[in-house]
Amino acid sequence: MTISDVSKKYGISQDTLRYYEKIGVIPPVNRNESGLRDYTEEDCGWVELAACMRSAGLPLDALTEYVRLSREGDTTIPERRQLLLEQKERLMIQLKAIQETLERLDYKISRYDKAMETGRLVWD
Amino acid sequence: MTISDVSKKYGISQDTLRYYEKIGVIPPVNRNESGLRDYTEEDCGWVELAACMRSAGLPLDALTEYVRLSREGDTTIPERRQLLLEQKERLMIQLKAIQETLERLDYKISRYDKAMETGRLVWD
DNA sequence: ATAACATCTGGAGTTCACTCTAAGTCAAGA
DNA sequence: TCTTGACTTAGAGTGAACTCCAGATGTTAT
Repeated sequence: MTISDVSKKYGISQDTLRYYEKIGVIPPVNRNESGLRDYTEEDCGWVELAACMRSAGLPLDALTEYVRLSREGDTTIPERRQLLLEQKERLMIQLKAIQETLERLDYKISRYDKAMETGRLVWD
Repeated sequence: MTISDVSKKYGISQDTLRYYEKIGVIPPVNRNESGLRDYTEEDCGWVELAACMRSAGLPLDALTEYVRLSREGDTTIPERRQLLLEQKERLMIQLKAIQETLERLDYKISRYDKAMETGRLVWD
């Protein structure tokens, strides 16, 4: 797969794909005879993982570290597990913040719905 | 309340409080005779709102716009309602991304738990 | 009165995550 | 063969959200 294909498939710009590879968010991508990137299934798997994790807001350095450890072999399994646990913790906190804010937005919106009828908003 | 008190109460640095006021994320704060900020209950309410919305990841310009509209009076009620609806949409999308990523992390962690026993990880 | 500390402003600096640019290489079609 | 278009690199630029700094002013304790 060319970089253009992968870019379209995962909705990540070509610049960003090259950037992710450069800083190690994904491992080095397979190249064809003339040095152009030719993404294997495995390369795509890493891109897909990065896309998923980034969509949830995981920082690039956590992903870079995970890839670095993965490439070091089975001895880093405990470290990788720990890294995933820490990121899970962070996401659970973020999830809670979003849920609370959504409840608050719903409440405010319901008051705005009422205000749309009366033309005035009480104790904002 | 002094800026130091508000900073501690909401876990926002003094620099950030001044920055939020400068760019309009919160309305101008009450001052004492010598020009120092003296946050009223209402000022604190705006700080608390900003803290909540920022914790969920709302962008500063959305908050600034909301404050600007609020200060313009009841004629902006429909616009403010629309702004809140848009931000709610964004948060629901983000919520979904986080939930999906959490499920994926749980799955990966469970495989790492198994790998901790055997010392090796199968199809990562 | 003086020292020590808090707050003020304007503006510069930092971090993160891209995003763009320039200059070069390569492959395919007219 | 020439041109067009996709790809390459290194490195500069951008936008968001802070964060820090310098120099001035204000407040509190001894």
